[in-house]
Amino acid sequence: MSERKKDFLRKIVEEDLQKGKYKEVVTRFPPEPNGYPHIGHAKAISVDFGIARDYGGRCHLRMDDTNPETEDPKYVEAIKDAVTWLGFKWDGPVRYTSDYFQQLYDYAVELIKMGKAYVDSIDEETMRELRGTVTEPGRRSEFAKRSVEENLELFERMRKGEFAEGEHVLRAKIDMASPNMKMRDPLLYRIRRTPHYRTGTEWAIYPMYDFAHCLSDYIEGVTHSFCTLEFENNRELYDWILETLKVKPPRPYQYEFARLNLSYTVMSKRKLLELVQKGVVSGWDDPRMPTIAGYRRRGYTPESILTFCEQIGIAKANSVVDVAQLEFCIRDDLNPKVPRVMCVVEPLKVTIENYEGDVEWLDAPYYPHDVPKEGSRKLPFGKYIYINRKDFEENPPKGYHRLTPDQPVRLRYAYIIRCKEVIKNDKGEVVEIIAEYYPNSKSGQDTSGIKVKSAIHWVEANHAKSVELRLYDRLYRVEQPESIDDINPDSLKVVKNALIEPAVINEKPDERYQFEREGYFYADPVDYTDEAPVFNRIVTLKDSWAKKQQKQKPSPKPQKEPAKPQPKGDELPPMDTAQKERFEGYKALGLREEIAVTLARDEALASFFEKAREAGGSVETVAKLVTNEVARELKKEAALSFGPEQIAKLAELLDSGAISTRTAKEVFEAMTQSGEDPETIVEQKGLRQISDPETLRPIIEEIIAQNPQNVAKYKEGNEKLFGFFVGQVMQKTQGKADPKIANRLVKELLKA
RNA sequence: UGGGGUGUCGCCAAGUGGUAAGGCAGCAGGUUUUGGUCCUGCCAUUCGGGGGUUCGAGUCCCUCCACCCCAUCCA
Repeated sequence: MSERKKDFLRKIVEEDLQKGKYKEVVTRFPPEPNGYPHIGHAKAISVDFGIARDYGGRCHLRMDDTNPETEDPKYVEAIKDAVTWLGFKWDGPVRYTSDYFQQLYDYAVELIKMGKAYVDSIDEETMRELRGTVTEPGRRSEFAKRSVEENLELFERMRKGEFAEGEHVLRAKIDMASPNMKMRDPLLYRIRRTPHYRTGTEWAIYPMYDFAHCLSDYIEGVTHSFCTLEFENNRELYDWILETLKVKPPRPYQYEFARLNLSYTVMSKRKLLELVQKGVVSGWDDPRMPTIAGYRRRGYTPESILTFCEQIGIAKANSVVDVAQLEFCIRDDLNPKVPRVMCVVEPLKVTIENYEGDVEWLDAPYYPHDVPKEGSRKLPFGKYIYINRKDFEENPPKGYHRLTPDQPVRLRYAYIIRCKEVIKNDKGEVVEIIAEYYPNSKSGQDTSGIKVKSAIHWVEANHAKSVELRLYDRLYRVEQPESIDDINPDSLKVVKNALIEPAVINEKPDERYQFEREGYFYADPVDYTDEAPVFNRIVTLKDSWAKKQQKQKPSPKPQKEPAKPQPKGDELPPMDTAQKERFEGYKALGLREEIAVTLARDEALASFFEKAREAGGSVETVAKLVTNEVARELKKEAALSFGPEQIAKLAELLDSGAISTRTAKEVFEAMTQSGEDPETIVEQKGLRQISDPETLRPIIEEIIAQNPQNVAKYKEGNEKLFGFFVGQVMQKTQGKADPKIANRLVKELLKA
């Protein structure tokens, strides 16, 4: 397990393991085989498989195939491929919810026998009406009154296929008025006459997600069932089913985390499907698609996607991760791994006038000085070469480091050249450069003494191979694309005749390369042939020059909207008469307004306060304890383990100066746990306040002696450190130091 | 609107009453035969807003605001 800060799911797992709730952690990745997995699934895979791996547990791969209308074996293959490609191994065989249909059916029968499920026979529309809305309760269908026997018989006949689709459904009998819509007698089974891709026509009924999922988890011995946020409402049902069936423990629990969203990307199955169907992309594995197959074909490595998933973390806030983070991960992964070669994307011919004789073969390493890998190739150099069109400028902008009529440049691994003449066509476009090279400037043995601003890449004309380049860019032009209108029209540029050095084709040292100064490229696994090589651009290199150029131009930066003024929030809804009466009473008692309001508005709080007040302690202290501490406990569902008298006693302890406010919180905490009297807790734990400066002084001196840097920083004016020192004193005294005295002393001693 | 969630830097994200982690992006310098990499430095007096409790609050209390999810016989 790495040192990385643990996410909240791992904390839960760790705690459960520690408490002995489970002997071993079992998770599952449960996709429905109705579409191609995308990078959002990669995150889920990384969570499900990663957590199991980190805690020595197992992760199952389960096809959640309860809807015969949308599922297909080709998707199960795609899912298996994706998991395997990412480097994970599922425990045991691939599992299928459809394997549990019989067990699930038996559970349903059990529910019916318990009177907790019934066959409903109303039509869909009526059912919707009866369900009510989020604000209005629903009403139970008249069929809910059916006897257990009738339900059993009907359900059996449903299974046998004696009814048409929609004629009957099986529903749980829970609560039609539940504020959670998922609990309003949810469907458990529906009739479907479509053959299932695995069970064929064996079943005429199919379980719904909520019924099948929790039980499948249970059947498999899953301990932690991780899913995305939109299932939070379903958790209550998940628990209800397992609890109602009284399954033998241990049983699984569901936890939710936020799904992945990426900027400049769509993730929904529907929108992805639309891209494919409308031919916006070439298929599910189009390198611009956020599918695993797409990234894979683009040339992304599994490692890069996994580190990405680790980097973005696991939390519960809906968020959109910047696609730049993913791009960083692939660059970072490839940089130390892949060979550098030269490829000219937009060739511009250069004739080196003073170069005589045949082609010369130079030695060129495949890896730069900072990559500790061995390997090199022979690189032809001759009179005729090509450079990239963008590496020559007749009228260069300021800061341009490449070839110009007055600026020489180094040809990487070769010689320095100088421009002698620019040849143009009738349209005025540069078509060729006549140059001159310096024979004594050969790379590695340069004695010319010429200083150049940069080195550019090039290829020798007669040995270069023509290749096809597919330059991919973001599929969408807006950060949060909505529709197909947001497509980036330049997401793919095909360059038919780029020129590449021969070793890449002849030697094939790798399948991924860095084309120097151009980007990372991948030999397309589908279309590449020796006769017609095709490379996909995985990602560009970072380009600080281009960035600088762009900033020169007046970029119409989208103005950030000015912070919307928030209502002051100091106006509360009006109090009713009872509240008002209490409020006035409390104010008369001398309580400050804010506290009086809080107390007055909450009846439970108010009655607790009044009882405590009668039992003792100063009104003010009691009121503060009740508003700030008791309020928290009252919010919890569990009954209070302490009464008003104890709060009164706590207040007295505080009033008399026997304990500090900090200690009071600790005592209160102990009271909520044990329900003991505050005095008992104070005595048992020895929590009486230390107010004697002479007891505190040596402690503070020690702290000061132990933290010379912080003392220095404090003296330099870092006032925040003051809190640090007081904190140390409080910690060393287990919170018993009188903070006011500690403060005074710290200030005093720090000055010395 | 009833219920369930979430708000910490431009984007992610730690943080559980005691000096606001880290990554990406950005900025500035250095190294460099890739305008890449690498290195160094900078980048939240403040945690959605307002109050309160406390010696001390991103963390506790009250309250307001914003956003997401739930009314498929989908998962």
